Formats: sequence, C-alpha cells, structure tokens
Amino acid sequence: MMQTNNYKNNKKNIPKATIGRLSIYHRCLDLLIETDSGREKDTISSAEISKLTGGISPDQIRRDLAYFGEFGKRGVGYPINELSAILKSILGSSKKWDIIIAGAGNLGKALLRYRGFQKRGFIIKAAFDSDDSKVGNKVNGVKIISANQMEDYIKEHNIRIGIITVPVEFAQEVADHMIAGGIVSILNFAPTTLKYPAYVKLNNIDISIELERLVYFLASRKNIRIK
Amino acid sequence: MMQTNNYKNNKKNIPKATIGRLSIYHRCLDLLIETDSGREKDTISSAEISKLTGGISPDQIRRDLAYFGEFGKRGVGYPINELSAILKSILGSSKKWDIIIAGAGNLGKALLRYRGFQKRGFIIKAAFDSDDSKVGNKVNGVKIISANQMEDYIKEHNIRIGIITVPVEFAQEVADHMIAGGIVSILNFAPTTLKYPAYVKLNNIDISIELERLVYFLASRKNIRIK
DNA sequence: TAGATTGTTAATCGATTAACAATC
DNA sequence: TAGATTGTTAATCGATTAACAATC
Repeated sequence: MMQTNNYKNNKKNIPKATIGRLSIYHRCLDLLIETDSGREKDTISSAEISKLTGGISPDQIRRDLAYFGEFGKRGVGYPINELSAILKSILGSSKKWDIIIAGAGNLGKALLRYRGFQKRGFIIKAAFDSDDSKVGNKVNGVKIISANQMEDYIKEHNIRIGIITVPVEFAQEVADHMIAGGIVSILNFAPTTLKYPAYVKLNNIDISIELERLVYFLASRKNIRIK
Repeated sequence: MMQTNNYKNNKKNIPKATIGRLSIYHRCLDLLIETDSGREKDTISSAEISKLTGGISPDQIRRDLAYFGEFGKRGVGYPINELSAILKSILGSSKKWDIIIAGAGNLGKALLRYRGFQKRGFIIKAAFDSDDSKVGNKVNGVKIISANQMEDYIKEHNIRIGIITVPVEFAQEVADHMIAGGIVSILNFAPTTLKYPAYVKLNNIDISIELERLVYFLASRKNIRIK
C-alpha cells in the first residue's frame, strides 16, 4: 500500500554512489535510444553499457541494477526501452519536480538558462534575489522575485527542492528560510559549510574544492600514490 | 631531491575523499583567522575544527592530517596559522595555477566572474568560444579567444588545467584539443561521458546528476534505507 | 544443445570509527 | 601532577571486484 513502485527498493543497503551511477546509465541509454535507431537488437548487455559509460565495469552495473530487481534475462541482456523507463522511475524523474533558485547572479542565471533541467523533469518555478533592480525581470521565462517573499512562496507552492547560488555570507540565512518554508532537498553552490536539520538532504557543489582536488594531483604527481 | 615539500606524502595510501576534506579544513581555518581576531589561543583542537566543519568527526580530521605528518602537539592541539599554511601547501594552492575555460556561455561567464578562484591561486588566463560574435570581448578582464586557437594557446602558455563548459555535443572534441595541447587536469561541466588517456585527471560536475541524487531521496523517503 | 549473460555469493579492497597509549 | 589531546593500532563498516551457478 505504501509501495509506489514495482521494483524492490526497501530491503537492501544501497551504496550512495550507486544512485549517481544510475543517472549515468540512464543518460547513456537515452542517448542510445535517440541516436542509434538502426540497432538490430532491442536488448543490451552489461558489457555494452559498460562501454557506453566509458569505465564503469559490467560487474558494477549488474550489481547496481540488481539492488532494485531482476530486469535482465540471462544469456540475453536488458531490454533497452524498459530499462530506461525503470531507471527513470527509480530516479524519480518520471515525476515532475518544482524547484526554486535563490540568487540570480551569474551562476543563478546560468542555471536558469540550463537546458538539462526540463528534460529530467525539473521545473524552475521562480528565482529569488535581494537586489531590487533585478526583481521583476524574467530570465528564460522565469520570474525573479524579491528574496523576502521566498519563504511564503515555498509554502504557497509547496516547493520541496531549492538551489542556493547566493554569496557565502547569505547562504546560511537563505538555507534557513528555505527549510522554514518546507524545502527538504537543497543543492548548495555557496562555498561554505551550512547547518541544517537531519531530515534535510543537502548536497554541496564547490567548484574551488573540485579544482583543488585536481591540482593536488598535479602538485604531487611524482611523489605520491593515491588509492 | 625529488622531495618538494617538507611533509610526508609518499608512504601511505591516501583516500580520495581526504583531499576534499583538506580543502574544507583549509577553508574553515582561513575563515577563523580572518574573523576571530580576538581569539586567545593560537592553537585549535580536532574537536574544535570538527565544529567548524559542522559534521566531520575529530577522529576523521586527525586521521586525515596524520597522513601527511605530525602537525599537532598532544594535549595542546594544532597551531592555527601553521596548519593553514601546511594545508595550503599540501593542496598546492601556495603555487599559482594558470587555467583556461572552454565555452563562454552562461556557465562559462559565471565562472569567469567567480571570485573564489583568485583567492585559491587560480588565474584564468583566457576563455575560448567558437561564436565569433563573442570573440574579442572581455569578461571580468579575461579575453575571449577563438576556439580554434585554443590548442596553440595552451602550448604557448604551458597551461595544465582546463574547464569545459561547452554544450555536450562539443565536449569530447574540446577535451581532445585540450589534451593535445598539454592539459592534464580537466574539470568538465558538460553532462556526458568523456574519453581521455589514463595520465589525464578529469573530474565531472554534473548538475543534473546532483539533482537526481537529491530527488532520489525525496522520491523514496519512506520505503528505503540508504547506508 | 552450446554460448551468452545475468544475478548473487564470496573474497577483496578501501575508508571510517573506536579506543587508547603516548605525551604535551 | 592531572587533564587534554594527539597519532596510531585495531575493529568495524561499506563498496567493489571476482567468480560462478543459474538459466535464457
């Protein structure tokens, strides 16, 4: 009765990294479906998916899929269209998700114009900024609203997902307002550590940290061995 | 003779995640140094750093630091300024790193204006775009150059780090040119799987995948347990 | 049937956490 | 000295890889 999907997902401990890889499989299959119309088989083996992903092993792929059910046939492979639909369903992108963006600066605007969202079922409902000169403008059809209306907007429209692209010094305050409004999933681009209650899911994307990780390998290429 | 730093770093297997955490410690210490001028002690314990990071355990912090040397005093803690300098050195940001950006679209422009780079020792030398109407313009003081000059520019200026913000369909081609020019570290924002030789280090930042990971938790909040 | 390929068990590898002796 | 806190060893936990029986 509580079960909303027809794949098993409540018995095993699923590694976090698996979810990210499912997105990759989904992306690769969709690309295959779009481009390779002359394909003779309508199934695909884990070995073939492995090649599409360019690095993830067939073992890993079978293991990841097996967490959610038995989608393949032994000796045959996985049905391409069906598997794509299953992944879509697992990842939740068969639903539509309303999101908001806090901060209509350079990064915020870049996200507002990002084409990948709609395809994956994400709909940007509004952007918020404290700069009055921006308020009222539209970017890519999305209205920029005054920051102090954000919390009410979230409540009124029942938004669950927010993206933070404000400067570091406002990030905590913005996160607090989001959570107070009812948002439970946050993607944070501000390079700082935010506090939030345990029931909220928050992922950080910190471009500086990514760059420093890269540079670490450059700096110590010769005298270090990383696992 | 090959040893360029005075901290040990060539004996142990260092988890990849450690490097990302070192960046966080560094950021927290720098913030402390900047803001807390009235602090009485010039040392800090792992427990205190833990609080600043908002979640990383003291055990984890000591373990991470211990991979590189013995920087603290038992019963006392770590010298703040010294530790910050050590982290900076480990992370390579005591050096200056020249970088280029391929793609001067919305995201590329956002990065060109991103203030965090300079502080961490990253200098954007140039941006490249195939759109002639953009070529010659400057964004935040950085010149936009024609894409077909990129490879030569990399060679001439001996650039080692590149950021890809071009659309998916050009990303592989751009990566190939970067690598041909001599770039060995790439941060890729294009949501696709790129091929590259083993000596190149490439990190992906895929906003869709991050959002899908968040949504996965939303979608299955009630009937799944994630490790 | 024989070959292919899954799904899963067992083995390995890697990372984190707990605990505590060392020592400031 | 006694209390604090590191650095490290051992234990645990988590994720990946190898291998193969099941089966299409």
